[in-house]
Amino acid sequence: MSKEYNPQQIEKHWQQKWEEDGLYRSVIDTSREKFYFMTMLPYPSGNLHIGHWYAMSPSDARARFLRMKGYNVVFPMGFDAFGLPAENAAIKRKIHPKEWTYSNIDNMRRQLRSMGAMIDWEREAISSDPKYYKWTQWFFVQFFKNRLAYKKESPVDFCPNCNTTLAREQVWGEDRHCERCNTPVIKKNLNQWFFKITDYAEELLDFSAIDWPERVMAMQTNWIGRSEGAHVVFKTERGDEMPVFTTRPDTLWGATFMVMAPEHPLVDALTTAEQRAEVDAYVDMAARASDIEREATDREKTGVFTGAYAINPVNGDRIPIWISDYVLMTYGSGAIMAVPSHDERDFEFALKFGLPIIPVIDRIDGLAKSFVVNGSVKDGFDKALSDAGIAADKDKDGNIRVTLDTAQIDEYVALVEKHLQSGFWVEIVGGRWLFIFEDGVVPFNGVEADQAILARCKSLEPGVAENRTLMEMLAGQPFYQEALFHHEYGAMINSAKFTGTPGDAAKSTVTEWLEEQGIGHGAINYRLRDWLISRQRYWGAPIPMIHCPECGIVAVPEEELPVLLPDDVEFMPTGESPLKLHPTWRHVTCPQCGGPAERETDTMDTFMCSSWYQYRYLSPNCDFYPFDPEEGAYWLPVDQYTGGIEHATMHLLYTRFFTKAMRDCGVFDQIEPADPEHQPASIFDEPMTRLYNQGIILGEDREKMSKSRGNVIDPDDLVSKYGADTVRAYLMFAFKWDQGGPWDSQGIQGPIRFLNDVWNLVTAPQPGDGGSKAADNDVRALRRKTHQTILRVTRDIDEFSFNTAIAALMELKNTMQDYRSTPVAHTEAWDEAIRSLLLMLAPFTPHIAEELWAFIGEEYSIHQQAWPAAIEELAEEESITLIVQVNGKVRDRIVVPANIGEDEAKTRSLASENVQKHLGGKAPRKVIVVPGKLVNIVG
RNA sequence: GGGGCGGUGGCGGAAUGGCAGACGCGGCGGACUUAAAAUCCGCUUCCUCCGGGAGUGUGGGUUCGACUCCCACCCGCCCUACCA
Repeated sequence: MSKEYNPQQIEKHWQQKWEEDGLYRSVIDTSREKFYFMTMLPYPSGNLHIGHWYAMSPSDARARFLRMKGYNVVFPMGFDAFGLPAENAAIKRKIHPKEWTYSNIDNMRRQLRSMGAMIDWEREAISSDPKYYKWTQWFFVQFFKNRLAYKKESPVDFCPNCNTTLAREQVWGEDRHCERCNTPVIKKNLNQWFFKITDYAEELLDFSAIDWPERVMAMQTNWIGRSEGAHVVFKTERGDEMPVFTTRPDTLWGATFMVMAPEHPLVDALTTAEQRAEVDAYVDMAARASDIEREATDREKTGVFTGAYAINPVNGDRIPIWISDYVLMTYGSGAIMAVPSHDERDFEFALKFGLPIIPVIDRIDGLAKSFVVNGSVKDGFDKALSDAGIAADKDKDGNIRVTLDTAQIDEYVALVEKHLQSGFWVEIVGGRWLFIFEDGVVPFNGVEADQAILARCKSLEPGVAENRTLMEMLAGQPFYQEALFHHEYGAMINSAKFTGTPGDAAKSTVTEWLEEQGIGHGAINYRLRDWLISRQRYWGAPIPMIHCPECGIVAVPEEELPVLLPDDVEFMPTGESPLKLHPTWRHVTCPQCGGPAERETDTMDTFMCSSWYQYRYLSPNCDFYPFDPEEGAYWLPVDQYTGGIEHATMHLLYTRFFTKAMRDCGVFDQIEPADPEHQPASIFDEPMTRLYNQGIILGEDREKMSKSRGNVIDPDDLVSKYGADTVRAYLMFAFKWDQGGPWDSQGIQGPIRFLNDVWNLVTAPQPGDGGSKAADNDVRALRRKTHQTILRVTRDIDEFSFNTAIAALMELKNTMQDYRSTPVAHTEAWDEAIRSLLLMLAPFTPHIAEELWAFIGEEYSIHQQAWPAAIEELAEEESITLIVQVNGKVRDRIVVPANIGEDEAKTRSLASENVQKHLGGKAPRKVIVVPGKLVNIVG
């Protein structure tokens, strides 16, 4: 062995040896408890970047730790090998996607090996292998047979320049442009394959069987977007049914118009001849507009009246039907009842287009306002107000601005009536809606009142002649701003017999009544859409379906799977799928009638491949089933999954759905749970029991790493410079794992020095005097530190706190360096410390640990040793520094035996000179003793 | 707008309600060296009249005692967004 620590040399050596010995081969062993540890598989882009290292090396450390703790751990790896970049490489550089992908995989395997992870390569799965995608296709067929896969026309992202549809992940940036040519994408209706993930919306909201981060569960919950409300059927005057979904059935009496999405199928039929030109122009405009234009929330509302009317089923009101792009065809029924008084978007729309806005829900805050125009009341009004205790002030023009409490309204009305000048009116808005005229008080309580009151106001005040609704008139007064609109759950008002229904009962009361009347029923709506599986792409798993002119859509028989991707294809610069252009591939005979038929040319979304890879890892060569049931019985489910948060609403949702769908298709029926006693019945409801998300490593400039910024850190460079162990140690030491942070090229010095120190500590001869006897105190102190460290490191790895675990090991090393030149270095305690240090280093820095383990003459391999056991008694402190506080401030520190009694601690603290000084001669009022920690004397 | 995460020295980060800043980087001083690197030793939150005082985004609260628990707010990052 050389004297210097040479990581390049020892790392290569041990990697080879481990591989030759099959050290990380994991096989079923029912005598041991299994642990399935999985980290998200990489896309074979060609290079392992620092983010992969950051994700994988701590996972590997924890997997190794569990292995040393006695678990039978499987830690597999694979490649998510289908996907667009391969195809782009083919178009740009004339390399076949297969060639590009597999040479990338070769390189990445080499890089993964350089990490020294405990990967069981015999379980490697590559999603673009026919032996893999045969089963991806098989799943598609199972889903099809179980009515979980269907084909329908749907609007998809489409690049008008490349003349092809784009997958969601191909649409880039804020402005939603095409990844390849930068053209903004548009929506286009195409016939596409979908999976019925929406059938599982409710079950996917239930996380009770899994221990996942709050954050991920929240994101999935929001993504699924469950809302409770009612399904209400409106009818057009012509008699068409126009169902709507609303979360606010209690506001039905305020529905003064309807709005349909421009793509709504009824638009054409409903549009009157008069409105035809305007409607057609608007529909065209909406179709051309990109999503980003349409969905910009801050954009002013646009819309067009169709000329048609619907009947509000609760009150028979005739209400106009409009179209506007703020209503989305993809959510609910694509049409809404608009309640402008209590929905912000409807409010904005109604104000702009002069549609009536009728309040039907009481304010919870009771806020009421009244703006009294200068000259509209007689002198003495302000005095009367202040006498009544009503808050009012005067603006610079002499107008009185009154803010009322609900309880004051009646009194206020009386005062106004008493003081009102002839030819004027005063209104109250918010808490109540009243217009006080000379001849009486008129409530603003419906569409008719709206127009009647407005007409009177116009006759009194020509300045409001332009206004189309009362609300428009009121909105012109800035003082009323926050009083006109609210969306709270207050009591119902202006709602016929339901007026007065309290807010907490309104929704359910109305819903029940709707059911009785047969015009609606309670309903739950989800934001989640079915999963679009189709990709008009070559480099993916072909969808195993056949279109027969006689039989319709027919699945490829299972025994004919896989449907192989043809190799001899030509890639068009437009990106159009080569499968469509292949001379022979798509022509087949129908498996049902034997007549001529055509293959589906769409391939599958790559998220499909990655939804079930945890099952394929179990037996990547299994040819009779997606996975060997025997392996499944032992290893499933995945006990720990690690990866990035960016997959929260995509991959992590898809794979949960997939497992549930597999269960319902009976895929797991073959499996006899290995241990029915200990495996819960729900093991096949969820794919991964526990999830942990690591953070992101930023560049040194604190920005996201990217080639264009030039701030990318290349792990290959680091490994050749410092060795894999150092890189692993640094990545685990420098950040909280779930937080991530900026790379610091100086910071890696810490782990470099640490590993060098460890190396020297073990290999260099101890300079200490072996002749004289070590002091018992020192020996006990070293053992104490050793066992304290074992306790800390064990707990820290358990909690994914890798940074503090390594800090603890550094402390142990520091302590050992202090004892190195003392006689302690020649004791059993020293050897124990060395062995413990190496064993605890093994998960983090597996190569140097193995090398030094061999150096001290221990048995190969360190990775097959048991995790060191801490002896609690040895870890206990003998003496402590007792903190003595006076009124919470530290006034003294006394070294005392750790087991000091309360009384003794109290006595010794009070004896302190400094304590007495700060007590200033007074007797303490109270003394708090925290055993083993501190004494707080309250003066 | 909604949801989530976070805010502690120059930096990364530690702290079962009990000494704030473990461990490390960087910096400063010293040793070794012709010199530099490496290495080793010491110091390193701020203010200070050297007694102490202040300090974990801000303001309150609970407590003998709060980075930690409660309330209100400010700032940053991430996700999501006309979802009826």
